[in-house]
Amino acid sequence: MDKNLKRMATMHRMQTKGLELFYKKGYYNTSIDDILKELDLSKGAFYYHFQSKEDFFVSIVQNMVVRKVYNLMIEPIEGKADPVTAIERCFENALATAEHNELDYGFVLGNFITEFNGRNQEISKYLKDIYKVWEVNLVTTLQKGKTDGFIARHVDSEGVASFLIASYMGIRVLMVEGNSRMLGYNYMQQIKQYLKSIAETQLV
Amino acid sequence: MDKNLKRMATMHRMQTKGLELFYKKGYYNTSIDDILKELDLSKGAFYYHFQSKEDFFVSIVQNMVVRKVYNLMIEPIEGKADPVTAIERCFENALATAEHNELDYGFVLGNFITEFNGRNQEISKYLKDIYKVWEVNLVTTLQKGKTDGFIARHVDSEGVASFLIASYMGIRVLMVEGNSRMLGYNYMQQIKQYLKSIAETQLV
DNA sequence: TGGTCAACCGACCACTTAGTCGGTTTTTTT
DNA sequence: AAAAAAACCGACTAAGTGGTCGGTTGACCA
Repeated sequence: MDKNLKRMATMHRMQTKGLELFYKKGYYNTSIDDILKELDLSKGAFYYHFQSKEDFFVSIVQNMVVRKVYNLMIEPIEGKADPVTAIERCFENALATAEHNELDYGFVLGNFITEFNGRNQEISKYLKDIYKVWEVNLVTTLQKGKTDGFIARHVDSEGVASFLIASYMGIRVLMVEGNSRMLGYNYMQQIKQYLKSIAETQLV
Repeated sequence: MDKNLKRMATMHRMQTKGLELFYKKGYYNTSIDDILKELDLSKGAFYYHFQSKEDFFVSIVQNMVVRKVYNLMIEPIEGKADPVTAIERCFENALATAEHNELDYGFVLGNFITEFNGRNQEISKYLKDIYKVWEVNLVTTLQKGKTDGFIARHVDSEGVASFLIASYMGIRVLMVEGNSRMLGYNYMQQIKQYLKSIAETQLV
């Protein structure tokens, strides 16, 4: 326990800086040395803790990226009674976080999925798994929303879930370096309208 | 005119192969040599025609990427009387093309925007410009749709336009290597539902 | 005090990268 | 056919790249 403290601390420092730079510059465009330089650590330290650059990245995905997505996108919705309100609030909050971050490079998970799509099957799998967890959670919440009378019966929960995720990923791409404030606001208006159309009360 | 024929032919061969590989593997993960190897051309030939890798990529964006987006996403909608039907058909066709392409790496424009976001301002600008042309065209068509009685007056055309683009970009990311058939189908169902909600006939 | 070992160092290796340049081939012009 | 211009070749450079490895440090224990 106590013994592993230093080990964990260093690994965590590397992972944090690694995620920062991979997110900022992309995986293939970020070298191990880039990361180590900013931490005043050496190659030896890196390869003492991680087997390879890929192994390092996987560890980041499985620890930090998972947590980020979970905290920001899944937890705020999971099991909530009224899915419509929960999703609205969650997305609104997520976009606001992105807007207020002056250095925004897009949605972490979305960026990585794009970068590895068709280029690295193994890493793609880990990333897609996170997406799937998110999707399943959304579907479950939406289904529960049906039985609780918040969502119309005819709604295809899986369709709605992937549509929501896709639209969010897309808007986060466009929000970088644009007038993200306006884009985010407009996006939320449309999402609200869309969500209305799947809500129980507005059944045709 | 005639003089430039060989020049144009070689440049075009390079650009075509360049776009193919940049799209497949990403810009930073594709070397000039990768491209030249497949064309049986040399470094000399490349730097005779292009100033740098970046200059080369910009020329690809301004010629081929622009045209791709225009042909597939803008032209089929531009100026059409009924925007709702036009957008539906256009997106359906675009997704079908993606599905039937066994080697799909996502939406070309979306991938590049993601890769260069926050990494290369100049290139980002050229990519964003294409997005803007697309957006403006959508807005114009939607506005015309209002006066022609296809779109409800209260609709925010700009919001709808960026929402449509964002959702399309997002779903194209998810469709890679997944069960893209199902995803695409589900996506279209949701888009149709959403479009219904902005159509004139269904005004609340 | 001396030994042990996890944690870390940094020179080094084989390889790839974008870009250069003197020279050769091919095509066009005269 | 000769000269001129355009197109192309490929060895080379300098700066990285991921990864290795023999060696050092310093905390901890006996």
